[in-house]
Amino acid sequence: MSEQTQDEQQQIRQRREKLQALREEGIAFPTDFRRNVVAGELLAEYGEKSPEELQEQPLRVKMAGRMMTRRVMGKASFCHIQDMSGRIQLYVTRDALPEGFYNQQFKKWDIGDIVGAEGVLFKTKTGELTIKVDDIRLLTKALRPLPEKYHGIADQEIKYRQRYLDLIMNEQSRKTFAVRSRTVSFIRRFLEERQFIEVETPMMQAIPGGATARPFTTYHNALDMGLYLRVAPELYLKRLVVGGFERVFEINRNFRNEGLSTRHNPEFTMLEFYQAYAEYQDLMDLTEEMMRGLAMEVMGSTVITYQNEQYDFGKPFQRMTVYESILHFNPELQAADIDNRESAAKVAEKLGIPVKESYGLGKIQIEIFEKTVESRLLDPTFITAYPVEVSPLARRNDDNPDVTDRFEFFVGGREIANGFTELNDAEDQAERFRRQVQEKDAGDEEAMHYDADYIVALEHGMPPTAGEGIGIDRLVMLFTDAPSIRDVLLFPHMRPKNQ
RNA sequence: GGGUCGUUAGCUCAGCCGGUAGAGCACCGCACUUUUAAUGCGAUGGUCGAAGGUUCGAAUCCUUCACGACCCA
Repeated sequence: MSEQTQDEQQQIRQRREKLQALREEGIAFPTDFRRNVVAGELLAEYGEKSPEELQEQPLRVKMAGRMMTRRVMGKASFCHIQDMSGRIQLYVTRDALPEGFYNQQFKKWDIGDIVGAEGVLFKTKTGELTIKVDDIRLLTKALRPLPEKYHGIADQEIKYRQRYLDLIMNEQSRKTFAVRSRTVSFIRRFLEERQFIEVETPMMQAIPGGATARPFTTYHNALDMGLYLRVAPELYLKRLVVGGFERVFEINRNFRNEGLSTRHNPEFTMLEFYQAYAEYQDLMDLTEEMMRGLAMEVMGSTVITYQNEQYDFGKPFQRMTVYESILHFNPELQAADIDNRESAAKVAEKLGIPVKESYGLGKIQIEIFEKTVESRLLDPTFITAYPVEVSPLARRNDDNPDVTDRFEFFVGGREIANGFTELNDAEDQAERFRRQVQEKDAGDEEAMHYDADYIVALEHGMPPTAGEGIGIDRLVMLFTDAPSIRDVLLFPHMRPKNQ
């Protein structure tokens, strides 16, 4: 960014000279301008009015925004200014402004400058709602030119690295982040209406827990100790359930030390919520209701389109177990093929999955599931009965001790949510942690630590509870038809530019 | 980590078989009081992502690197 071509320097230099002139006149960065309306309101309220109606009841307005286009035709000009709600056209004429202002000030302004204007609404002969300006001021001089007006930003990198340019230039991008805001806001309201309270738990943790993932590490100088950035808030939220907060949620960032991809950013936003005196089936029902309400709220319909495929959140969501789904999507397999470790390992190897010595039947089944089923779960679907082996925090099923009372929720072949009846048996939990530590010792960097403090909490008694996590970024991708997670993160993590 | 494609003016892009850099828009100047990518005329603007190599000669061919996009693991 520090390096500039001569031409850019020339354009910037010209603008700096104009700014210098403004400084000398003492009008460089005024702050006293107040608007009384935004573009979107005017367009909504007066966009359909006839020219005569506007003429009969002239409306004076004060607006401010960034000058996005400009067409100078001698003694009259048109320009569009853009504010957070939209764009409106200004009609600026020499004779409506103080003597000399049009030529000596207005015509020297540039696209990208922030202006404040006052005038009367009218319609041009092409029918566009426009402000006939009789007072206009430059509020902020822009020193750098905007991207090309017609093509906009084609370079993805600039979109992500200089998001403000993307937001200035790209309506679609502004909409995406508005949808994101409405999504989070809806979820918050949805949970609050159901007596959940929002909490914040530590981002920096001495023992990272709640998910199998590689954590980031950092260091606390005063305490002289290493800390981890959290991979999940789960264990803290459940401590709160022990404490009597029977319905809690947190919407906040998690950090996982993994690669970058169209589906992964090292920091991402998760909703986690916990409800005492509930089981995982209750949360599946709640999730259906939430997804349906959310689709109506942000899309105005239960049918959404993602990457040219339609998904209907209106119909009851499908439900099947991991085991059933493997057989369903692999019709050539018999139950016996995935019933025991030996034959399941053969199936996995045939699929090109490297089977490690340490893998039990459950882990092998999940590998087969991820390889052959996940991407084909297009319509909203709950998959249930995850093996204990891959579910260290979930309650064991009463009828089948090899699986847990857990579900994941898929749409468009992507995992959106993960929930389960919580393991509130402190002794079983301690055993599961020990198993994770063994795997960590065997070289699995994603395996969990033994969290003795959490075990003590459970030993005080946690009511029967169900909990769930929903990936906000992936959810927003779905609702904004975004192919990459970077499209729904204002400032996605990017490799630093080599300079 | 592997593969494919990309990186040329502020922006969007051309540039063939290797012969020394182009367009549109933006910017600058002139004209223009209802335009919509305004229009007309004129001018300015380049270390062709970086570093090596081949060659009389490289934006173009080769190698390595950086960054990005997509696909795969």
